[in-house]
Amino acid sequence: MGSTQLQEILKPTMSNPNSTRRTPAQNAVLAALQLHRQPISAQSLHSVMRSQRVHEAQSHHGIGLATIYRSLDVLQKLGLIQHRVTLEGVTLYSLVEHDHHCMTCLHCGQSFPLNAFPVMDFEANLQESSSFKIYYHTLEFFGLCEPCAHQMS
Amino acid sequence: MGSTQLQEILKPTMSNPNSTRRTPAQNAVLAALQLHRQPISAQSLHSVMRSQRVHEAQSHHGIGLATIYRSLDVLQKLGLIQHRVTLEGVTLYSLVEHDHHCMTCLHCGQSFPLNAFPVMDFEANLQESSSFKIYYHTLEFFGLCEPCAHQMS
DNA sequence: CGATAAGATGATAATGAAAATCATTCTCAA
DNA sequence: TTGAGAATGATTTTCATTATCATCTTATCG
Repeated sequence: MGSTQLQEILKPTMSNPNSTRRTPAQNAVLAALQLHRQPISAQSLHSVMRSQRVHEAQSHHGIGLATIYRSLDVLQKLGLIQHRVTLEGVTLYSLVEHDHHCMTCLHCGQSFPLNAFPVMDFEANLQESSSFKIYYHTLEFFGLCEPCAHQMS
Repeated sequence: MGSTQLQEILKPTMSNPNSTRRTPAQNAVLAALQLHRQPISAQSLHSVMRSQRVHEAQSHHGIGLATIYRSLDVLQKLGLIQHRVTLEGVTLYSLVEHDHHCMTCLHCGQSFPLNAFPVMDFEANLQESSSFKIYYHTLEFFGLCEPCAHQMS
């Protein structure tokens, strides 16, 4: 393929995870995620960053929601953050943490963290036996938590 | 169980996964999922069921989209079907199949099925050591497929 | 058998998270 | 400095999912 065509396929920096330079917004989002220390939605992150002024470098007006979505996308493709989707369809982002799984109740929607679960070994195996470049994985168990199970018996 | 009072306490059938009786719509949805043999979205299932007239019992007009969503919800809470959310935010449903995992490319969004992966043993352990009633789990690896990884190097 | 109440269904409108758009601002090489 | 390309913020648009509501089914009791 020609270089021009390649340029068209390889989107500009924002869409190109290979760019080593990260934008201020991306760094701010990453910092905010580090501070928060638990999975959070883009919208919540927006509120948090606005109130905490994490993005002060960017002068007066706070960071825009769209920029947060864009930054999360880039950071995810860089392998720095991971995601999970709640039963309500909201995507939660967090720093890549290996073997950090959870159980989610199909009735009340609550998620309960799980103790370490050795998927990493398999992931390493998988990494070798396939040409897939693995950044992270999600392991989630679905069912009923005790209160909900009891409630409907 | 089945006393009048208990019936009042327990939510109506549609909301009560414990009701042994399933509605025609729920059975139709289950049958359609069996036929399709691969994860499918509610909307696609709607098209398929309308064209295939799987739901003929319900006279002239085909099954409604809302009913499909409702049925999927009930079947999921019954532990009969499982779900997974694509990167585009579309929920895919399929019959509960144990240890049926996949790798998803963060760049092109394609999902590649994985060979069996022994999570079941852990699930059994977990089931015993906790009061959580586990119906199914999802294990998904995220990263870059070979073409995408190569394309952006 | 009706009568009746409760639940299920289908069509449609409403919701809301995420993506697209676009005008403006920033970056940085020339 | 300057200008092209990239990033950003405000806003609009999209679209999967949910809520609403009138109608249709089903079950139970007289």
